[in-house]
Amino acid sequence: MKKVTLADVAARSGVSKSTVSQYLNQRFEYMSKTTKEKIEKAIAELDYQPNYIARSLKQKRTSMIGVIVANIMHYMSTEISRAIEDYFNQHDIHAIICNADDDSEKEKKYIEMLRAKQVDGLIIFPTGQNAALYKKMEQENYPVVFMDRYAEGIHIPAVAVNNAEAAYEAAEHLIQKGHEKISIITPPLTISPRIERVQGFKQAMKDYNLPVKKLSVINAEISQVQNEMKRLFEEEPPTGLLAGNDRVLLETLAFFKKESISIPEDVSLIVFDNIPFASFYHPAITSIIQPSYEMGAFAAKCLMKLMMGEKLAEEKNIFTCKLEIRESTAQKQ
Amino acid sequence: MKKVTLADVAARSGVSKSTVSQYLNQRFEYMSKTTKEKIEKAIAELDYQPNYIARSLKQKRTSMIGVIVANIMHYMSTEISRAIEDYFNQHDIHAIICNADDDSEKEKKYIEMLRAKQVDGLIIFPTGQNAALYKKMEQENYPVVFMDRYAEGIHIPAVAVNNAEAAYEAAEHLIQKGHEKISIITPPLTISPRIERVQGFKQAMKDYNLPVKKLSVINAEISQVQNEMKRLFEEEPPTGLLAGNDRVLLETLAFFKKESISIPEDVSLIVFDNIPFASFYHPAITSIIQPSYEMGAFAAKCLMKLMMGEKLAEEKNIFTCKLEIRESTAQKQ
DNA sequence: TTGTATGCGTTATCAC
DNA sequence: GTGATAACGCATACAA
Repeated sequence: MKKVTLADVAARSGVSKSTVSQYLNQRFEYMSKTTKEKIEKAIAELDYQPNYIARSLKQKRTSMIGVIVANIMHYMSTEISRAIEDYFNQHDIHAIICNADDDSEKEKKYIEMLRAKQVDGLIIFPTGQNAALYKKMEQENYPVVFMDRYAEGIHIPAVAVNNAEAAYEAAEHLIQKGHEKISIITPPLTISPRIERVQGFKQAMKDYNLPVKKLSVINAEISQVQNEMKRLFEEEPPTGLLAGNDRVLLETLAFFKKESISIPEDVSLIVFDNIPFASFYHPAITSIIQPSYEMGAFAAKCLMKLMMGEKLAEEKNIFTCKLEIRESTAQKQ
Repeated sequence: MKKVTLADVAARSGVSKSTVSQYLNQRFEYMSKTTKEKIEKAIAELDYQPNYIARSLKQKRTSMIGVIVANIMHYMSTEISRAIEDYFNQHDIHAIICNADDDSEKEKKYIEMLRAKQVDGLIIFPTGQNAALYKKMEQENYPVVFMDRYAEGIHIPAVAVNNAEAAYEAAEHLIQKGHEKISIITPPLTISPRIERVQGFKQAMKDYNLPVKKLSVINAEISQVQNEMKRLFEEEPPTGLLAGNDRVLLETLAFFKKESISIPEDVSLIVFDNIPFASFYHPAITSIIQPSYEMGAFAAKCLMKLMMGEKLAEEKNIFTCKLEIRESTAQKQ
């Protein structure tokens, strides 16, 4: 049960610790065949496993990076995380995923914990609420990449999408189908993508001379979405709806089911984010698709460069969304 | 940019390293108020952050555990992982989630990597293909809990569900609705839950004197599911269908959509696993619901006990599934 | 080609 | 109450 260490291997094979260490680090060049074999034999017999913790302490690298996801319940987060993991796996680097649960306190806790664990870099979906911490990392030149969102005044490289344009395009699509009463529903406007989406929506309405009423833009906690929708459909029933993300969509569908509202007969529906079942749904749901996997892979590559001490060319890296028109948006009757 | 260490704090506050260490470990009992304050001041001024790697090396504990998920694409995996994370978070232990992608080589690599990183314990959804490794951990008395599956001949505590009974109940439900031509579709029978589900299904058919034909049990890779379904519906169209898990369900729904097969008019459908959109789908899909969160929490608690050196009472801990009847199963016309 | 000595940043043991 | 000093398991500069 006692752990076998490099010293044990050295003793067993009759060489010094340094030689064994050389062996472990694949530096066989200046090592006699016989010593190499002796070491191999000892390792096999003892079933020796190197202790990465000790190595990390010495090398000042852990070969671990941290990913702090805003909310793991979003499908997009999962996709991005997978891309990041895939990339770093290829480089024998472990990605530790943490879920901040949209809570800036948790975010702070995780940033501090991961740094205490000496991770070599961080990819963060920032809540935006921890400016001082972000600033500190920026000043220390610690490798960080922001994902999906920016934080004002912080010069940390970010990967995001063209939210405003995408929302504009979605609204335009509804307008061109003859809809005039359109609403957008998002969670509270605490982070940049949501703000940009609402902006894009408003701009489209304005450009097409449609009024943006009070109930045209609804921002509510997920738990309140159904209540807000109830009010919306009682007071100003829209014929077109933009769901600001996947969780809003679930609430919307639940609400529609309860109230027997049909898509697209009663309402045309578009959702932000790619959701696995959107294309199988009855009807298939028109979606604004973000290139999540590519974004994750790109962010990973950026972080890797930072960790190698390189500078990045761009501070903001914007990917383009695609409006995938399916069956949930139809010509207004 | 240079890292500030405990030694720096000691120098700055004019006390010894040991005293600072005491402070960090909250052992103020035998410490004068003034030294305490001096240390506090120095830590604040230097913005000192302890290095957990160094601490771990000394303490031989990392306060990290590993979770090796069979396939993160299953919604159930996500739920279980969350439960595990939640539990360990409360104990200031970090859970590192790894995705074995149903690949025993990856599983092996992750087990070895996590142990090299000195994690204090492991929760594994075993592929079953690494018997030697499992055996070794068992013999070393290393804290491990299996999730969702067993491995024959390995005496490692496991948390799972009553798959056979649940499948039996599901089949029975269809039979009682008048269905006689029923099929079950699962991925290849490489792991215990799938085998048990098929067994339960066959048993129900037998008990009700219904024939189990060749096409009644289909086992296929996810990518082949649609092809196999095509054959099934051409040769022996069933009126009742059991989808073995969430990914099979997605393929099924895609196939149905393509072939304009309606649920429940043409086929009654039941799916294993709880899937977020199942209840919103048109029609809402009858599901065999596993208590994922409870299972994850329970496994976490078991692992914690093992890590504290306690013995576990039970080797197999079986949770009970619940058949939630919704709109996708109807009386046969 | 191999060995010795030292240090990474902590904690633990024991003096004082 | 506080401070030397020795570990923890490994890597590395330098000797031999």
